[in-house]
Amino acid sequence: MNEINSLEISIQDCPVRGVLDRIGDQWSVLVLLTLDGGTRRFNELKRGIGDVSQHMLARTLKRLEQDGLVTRTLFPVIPPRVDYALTPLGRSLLEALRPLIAWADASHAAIRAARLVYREPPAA
Amino acid sequence: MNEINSLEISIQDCPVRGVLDRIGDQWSVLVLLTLDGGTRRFNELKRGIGDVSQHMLARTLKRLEQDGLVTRTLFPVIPPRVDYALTPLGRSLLEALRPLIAWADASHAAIRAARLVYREPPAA
DNA sequence: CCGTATCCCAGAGGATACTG
DNA sequence: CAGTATCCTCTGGGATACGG
Repeated sequence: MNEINSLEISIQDCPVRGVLDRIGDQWSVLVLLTLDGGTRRFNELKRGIGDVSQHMLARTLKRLEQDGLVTRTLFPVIPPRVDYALTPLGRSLLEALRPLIAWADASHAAIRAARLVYREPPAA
Repeated sequence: MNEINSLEISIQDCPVRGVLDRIGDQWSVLVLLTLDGGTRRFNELKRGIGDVSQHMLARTLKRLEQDGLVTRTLFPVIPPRVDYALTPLGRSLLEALRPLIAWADASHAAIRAARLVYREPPAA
């Protein structure tokens, strides 16, 4: 593969793409952040995140579980109770995410400003 | 807003969502990584990334430019020549991304393993 | 060479209804 | 309470063709 940049990883097949596929969606990171506060039940997550549909929350949680980032604990009681929590792997991802979160917090104003400055070609 | 976790930022309106919207797509991070090697022309980026369509590369670059993360320099010559480079803001984002990249590099095997272990309910 | 326009498909994501 | 099923829309993304 060609040496197009100074990184050690190959850009063609690098695992970054797979990981971005996971955290790139709208909800995974929010779920991880919420679970950082400790174990949460399904509806606690839903209320905590606020504007996620149960549809997407369920799908997101299932994928995170499949990827070994969160655990799902089902209590066979009625009404059912399900607890979600971070695995060590999930926690480590969250830690790797923190600089990005900090950057977002610090730079969203700059991005907003850049968009305002940007002049689009005047649409007809 | 409710205190659902230990982070300082509010999860409801936090800038993380906007930033993930940008870097969550399939190409932005790859472009930033490639530009880490220095100024690149359009087709250099295309060849460097490999399997991106010009359609998406053009769209991705435009968004990155709008957001103030890369600069676009057009040389009014024939054939046209356009140089792309990271802005300081873009470079800072890339730096904030490195822990995540490192995590991806270190953990993709663990994720793959987790998927194999995961037992789906036997489909009918 | 550097794009844009168009057409097409797959998947994200919401709304609603239903079930154990 | 904790989901699944269904239907819908919108956007990411590829392929191809065309324009400056």
